[in-house]
Amino acid sequence: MGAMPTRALPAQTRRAPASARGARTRQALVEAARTVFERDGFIDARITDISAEAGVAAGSFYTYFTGKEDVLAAVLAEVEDEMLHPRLREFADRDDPVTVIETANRAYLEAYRRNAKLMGLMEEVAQVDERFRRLRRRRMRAFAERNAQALARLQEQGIADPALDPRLAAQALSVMVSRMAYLRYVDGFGNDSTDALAATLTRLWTGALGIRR
Amino acid sequence: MGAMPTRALPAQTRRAPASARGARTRQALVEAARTVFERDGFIDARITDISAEAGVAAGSFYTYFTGKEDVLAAVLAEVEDEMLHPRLREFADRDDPVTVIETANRAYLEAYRRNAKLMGLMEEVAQVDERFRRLRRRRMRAFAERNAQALARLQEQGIADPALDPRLAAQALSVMVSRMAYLRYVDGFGNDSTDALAATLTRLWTGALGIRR
Amino acid sequence: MGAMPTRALPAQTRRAPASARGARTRQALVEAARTVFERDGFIDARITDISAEAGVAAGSFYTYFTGKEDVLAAVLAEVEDEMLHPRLREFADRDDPVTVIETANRAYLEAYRRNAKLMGLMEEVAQVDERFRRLRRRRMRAFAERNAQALARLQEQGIADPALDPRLAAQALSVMVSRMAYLRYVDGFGNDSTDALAATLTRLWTGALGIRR
Amino acid sequence: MGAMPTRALPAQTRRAPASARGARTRQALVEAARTVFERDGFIDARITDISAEAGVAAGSFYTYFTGKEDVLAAVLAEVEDEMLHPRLREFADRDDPVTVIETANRAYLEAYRRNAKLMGLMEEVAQVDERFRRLRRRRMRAFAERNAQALARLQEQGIADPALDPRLAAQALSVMVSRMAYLRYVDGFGNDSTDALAATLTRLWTGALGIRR
DNA sequence: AATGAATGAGCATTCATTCAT
DNA sequence: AATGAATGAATGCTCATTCAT
Repeated sequence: MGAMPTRALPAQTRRAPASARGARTRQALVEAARTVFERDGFIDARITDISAEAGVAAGSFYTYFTGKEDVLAAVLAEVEDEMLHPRLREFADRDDPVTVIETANRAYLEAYRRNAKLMGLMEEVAQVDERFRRLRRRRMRAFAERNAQALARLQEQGIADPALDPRLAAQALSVMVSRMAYLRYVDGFGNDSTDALAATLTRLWTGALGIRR
Repeated sequence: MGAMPTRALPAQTRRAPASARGARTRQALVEAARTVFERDGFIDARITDISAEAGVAAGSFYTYFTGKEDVLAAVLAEVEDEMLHPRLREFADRDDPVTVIETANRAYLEAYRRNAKLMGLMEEVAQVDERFRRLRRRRMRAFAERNAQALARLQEQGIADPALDPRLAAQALSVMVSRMAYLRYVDGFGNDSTDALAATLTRLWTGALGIRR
Repeated sequence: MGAMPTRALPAQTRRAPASARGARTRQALVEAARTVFERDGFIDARITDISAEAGVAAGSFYTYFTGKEDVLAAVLAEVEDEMLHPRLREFADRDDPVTVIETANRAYLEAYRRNAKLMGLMEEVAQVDERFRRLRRRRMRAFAERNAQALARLQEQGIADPALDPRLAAQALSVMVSRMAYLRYVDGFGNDSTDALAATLTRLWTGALGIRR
Repeated sequence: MGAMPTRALPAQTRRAPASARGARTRQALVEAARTVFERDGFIDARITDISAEAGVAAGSFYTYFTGKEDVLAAVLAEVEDEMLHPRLREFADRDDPVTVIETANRAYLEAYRRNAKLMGLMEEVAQVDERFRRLRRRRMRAFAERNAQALARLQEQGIADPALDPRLAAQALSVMVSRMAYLRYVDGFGNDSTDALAATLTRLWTGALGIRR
């Protein structure tokens, strides 16, 4: 399966640093930006705070980035592999579908929890910037299509409810998991354990798909 | 069913207008605020735009409201009944659970679609203001508890999967519907018809709950 | 003859103040702007200096003007009547054309000298801002046309050289006077007296037009 | 007639390049500067644009020049012969003064037209930098003195109006031509042909000087 | 109650110039 | 000689909020 092929944001950006020193400065800025974003959120983060946190002059920021959105894109690019949607792995006929689903859901919840700050940041910025909204849509579409294929396969095998629209069903169930993760780990809603969440969500998935246990 | 029990936001607010003229001005401001919020979003809306839209002087705004959040609370209070979560009505033993669920989901999707601007506003503002985030949590909890009770009853009757945590399951399924509605009607994701959405979501609900058809 | 009909600059501007207090503040800003512009020139003038000179808060500037160009337009509007190009008054057949020309030239030189700072400002800003360049062209055209008519009349009367293109000739002679005034009073070129300048320029005009003395 | 006696600007400048490579880089910068100045004007031209246009690193600029004024001086030095004022050539008693004047005016207008960008640059920069203002004054003085001598000679010969102050008259008439050229070719005022301009200006010159045709 | 003028904090961004490699 | 990264000063403009009429 490997890493998700999400391309970089089509963000206008500066050219890559030509020297090692430049690469170091750029990196320092990306790390500082992550710190500041996680601490203050996207809207309240000031460019000067990022520069200060990175220990460079205010103007140096613009040597590498065109603005806040641009660094954010760089920050997100760095953690792209962890920014998952719940995704079923390919499974062979002999695999137990319930286990596959459970594994995917649990992995997703745990990744979300680990990167909660960043995931919240994504939601915040998607609310505010069309470019990131587009990115979110693109990612979701990619995941939904993948899961739709897995679901279609289960239907062909007579394992899943054939009456379901595989695309819509896959999307809805993905969204259920990701939104629950958001509410639990970002919004602070409820205090259920990741285990409890994973168990319930998996049971809902399998039931929803009509998979017999 | 009756009115939703969500109390008004504990927003600091000015006293109610004493005169009829004052009442009219206040009302004009609330309506203007809704117009401006729906047009520009919460963050980009400026108090002066609201005053201008209402046809009053800038300063008059503060006679009635303490700030942007305060008017927004007033706007939301006016349309409170339209701000729904998917909710199962009480149902008697003779009712068909599938029909009850389908009706609730369809009604919710349609209400969401009708009030898409406002629902998007809620999401935007929840992202930005803790007080509205709290409001959102409170509402969700109320709905989830209601639906949890309905679900528990279905379990008692042997209709729904007894292995499910009724509270978590109710929350997850509600969240699935409301997030799908947000993506479809606010974010512009996909182009599925409300019928298709309602059908798929209902099928997922019933399957997830283990209700036999 | 009366005031020149030069319309206001098509500059985007704020609405006029509604109260007497507002009118006073606006006026203070216009006067402060003139002071600052004459002292520092257009490019080096800072909005905050103008606000400070007027004794108002920085932000108040924007209650009345949209920017530096906008105040400058207001400053220039106030002194519009003094901002002349050399212009022949209407004259009857019995008037001595030489005297008419001499009077116009002298008046122009004196007005230019009096408003030298402002005239220099005009040249500076025309160099920098297309809107003012347009204004300068428009004014010049208006003056040239007027003088061209006077010249054509002299030609009809057999007083002026009939071989001259009245429009081009009028423009060239006007330009000669105004540029000499600029060099003398703004640029500091030479140290000839206004009398000497007026005498020479008039002699050149009359000779150029072929008027017999 | 020979080269114009205007010395180079007393601009502070770096030493001449020692190596052939250095000479090439310097030359590339001068040419790039001319390109950028003609394209963007003096004020809007950025040093980094000049370096980029020359294909060298930003810092290399300072190996050869101290700043923008300094390169500009180098650019102007390269085209010094083209930066003319209207100037009468020496003429013998047998020459027709009208022809001499006409030739000078036409040559000037054509040179101005050819170098309009550069002439406009000179005006722009004179508005902004005292050093170039001084240069402009010095040139004008040199030309006016030359023409004053020619005029005085015509007066001695009984050809030109003896009542004119030769210096002021020469200056005024030169200024008339050069300003008309500026307005026509830089500012875009009017659309008269160079022929028409030359004809009118010459007629005005000869009339102004009282030369019989 | 309404008016509308005044306040003033707050921050992004550019670009000439330097200087270590 | 050339490179190119780092510096950092400098200022325009918005808009929520107050308060004198």
